[in-house]
Order: sequence, then C-alpha cells, then structure tokens
Amino acid sequence: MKYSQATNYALHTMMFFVALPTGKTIGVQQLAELQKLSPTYLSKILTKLVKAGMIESSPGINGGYTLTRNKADLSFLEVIHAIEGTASLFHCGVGHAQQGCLIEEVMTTAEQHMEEYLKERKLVELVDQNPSVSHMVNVLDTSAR
Amino acid sequence: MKYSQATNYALHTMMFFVALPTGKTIGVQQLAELQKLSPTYLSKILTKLVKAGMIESSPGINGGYTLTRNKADLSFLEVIHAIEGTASLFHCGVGHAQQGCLIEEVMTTAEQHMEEYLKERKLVELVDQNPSVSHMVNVLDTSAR
DNA sequence: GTAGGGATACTCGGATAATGGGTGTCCGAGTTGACAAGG
DNA sequence: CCTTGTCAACTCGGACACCCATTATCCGAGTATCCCTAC
Repeated sequence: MKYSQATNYALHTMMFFVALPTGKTIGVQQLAELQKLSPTYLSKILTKLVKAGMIESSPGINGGYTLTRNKADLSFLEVIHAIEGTASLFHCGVGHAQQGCLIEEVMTTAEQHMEEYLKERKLVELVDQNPSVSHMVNVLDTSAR
Repeated sequence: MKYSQATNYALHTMMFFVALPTGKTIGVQQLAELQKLSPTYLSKILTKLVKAGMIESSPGINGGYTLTRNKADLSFLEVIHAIEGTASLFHCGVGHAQQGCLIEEVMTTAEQHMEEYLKERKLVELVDQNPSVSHMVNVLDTSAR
C-alpha cells in the first residue's frame, strides 16, 4: 500500500495555489514547469481537483486555474480525498455470517486517526513555514506571462 | 491507495492462530478452508509471516504452522508490516534543493498516528470479544484431523 | 524382532500467467481574447 | 468606427499504451511420519 504519485503532485500543486495571491490564475504549463512533470498528465490531476470544488478553470487565452476556497480552510485531507477517493483503505470481503468484521472495525478506526490529523493540518501552514514557495510562484508570474 | 487483500488474509489467519490453544499446530488446508481461499496462495502469505518471526513451520506429515510469539503481544501493526513492508506510505520524489519536503513530513507524521493506534490494538482482544473464532478452530481441529 | 524401503501428507519455493490500477502521451474539440481586414 | 473573420493560446475529455504490483495457479523438491515387508 502506498500513496499514488498523483497525490504528491496534487499536494504540491495546491501548495502553489495557496502561495499565489488571492484571485490570481495560473496555467498548467507553469505548474508543470515548477514541478518538472508533463503538462498533459498534470491536467488530469487538475480536473480531479476541479471536480472536488477546490479550484475552478477558465478556458481560452489567459485562462488557467483559480483557487475557489478559502486558503485557511484547505486541509491535507481534502486534497488526498480528491485524488485517492474517500473509500476506506481496508475492506474485508469474507462472509462473516451476520455481524460485521471486527478486523475491519479496527482498521477503519486506525484510518480515522490518520485522517483526523490530516484534517487538522492546513496547506497554508507550510507556505508560512517555507517562504521560498511563494517566491517561486511570484518569479514565474512576472517572467513568463 | 488500499490495503492489499493479502493483508486481510494475514490478519484473519493470525486471528485463528491466537484463538488456537498454545503450542498447537494447524495446516494450510485447514486455514484455507476457514477463509475459503486457495491453499497455495495462502502458503505464500504464511511464508511472509514465518520470515517475520511470528509463526514457524514444521514440515512432514502432521506438520503445519505454530505460533512462536506470545499471544498478548501480537499487534495489528506487526502483521501489517510483515505483509506490506515497513516502508513509508508517502515519498516525495521531487528535487527540493537542500532541505527535505515539508509535505512528506506531514504525511509521515499522519502515518505514525495510524501506526501508533495499530500498535496498541492486539489480536487477542478480538478473540476475547468474539468467541466464535476459537469455536471455529476447535471444531475443525477435532473433525478433520 | 528389527531394519529398510516405500507411501503418504505435509511444507517450501520457483516459474508462470492474468488482472487491474497507476502513469503518461496523443489528439481533437471547445472557448476566449487579440488582431486585422472590410464595409 | 464598427463588424466580422481568423488566429493563437489555453483548457477539456476521451482513447490509448505501458509498466508494475497484486493475485493466483501449477508443479517439482524436501521432509517427517507411518506402515509394510524382508531378513
């Protein structure tokens, strides 16, 4: 069991969105450039984030993606759920007659402990902690556009 | 990201071991019968559990597997680690210049919260909670052997 | 009676598919803004 | 000056291919116990 690479990309991408001045839009190419990955693949991830309601897209020239949510509210858990889905990590397929599986019960509780933590941690904390992120975004904003 | 089915099998299997009277041995066929899965595949899982040091195997007729560890000490986490490995769930492959990835830091901390809980929960708790498990093992023990 | 040799019932491990999800690319379609040509 | 058409830059979505881990099966090898036969 491992987190998918897409989740990693999504978290980094959302970091940049939080670091971006509020209301500004940024394109796929620039986001891909920052993370050194292919724009086409990143766009797949972005559509998932759009469907989750965290960002929205504006087509056409000078289009791009904008953060729709309040920066302070954006938690790690929301981003992860947007990519990995909200399904439980563990599901017992065995019969188990009438009552549910006790093992599954323990596993989901453990998972909830992890999610509880990820729900508390907000992306904006890391941006405050590491100013170089907003620096990267702003430099790119003035040069390429 | 999901837990593998093998982990589910391993947890159920270890449950039966804990429910079994101390020192007794049980074969792959009987364990497979209890969980309705193929013996050959289950044996692959059992070898992992053997390498992890939780059970040991005795070849030959009347052979089988025996629990080597103290029942009370067997935690969920140990079984999971035996199957899934102890590697971290999240690893950031991006460059990040000098210092480490802050996102990775948060993710591993979250993971530790989950593991902390899984380390506390012992398999024997569930056996005490659900007596039918030991019943299943004992019935099988007298009939087929 | 005792020793030796199958037969049997197990585990062990490698080789080998089949399947599915993650990862990544390509291409056509739709949308918007800028610009230029024509009335 | 206004309208209209064209072009460029961008997002969107489907289709497709590739790789790899999981899942699963098959088979031969090793091993211990039991039993039967031969001496």
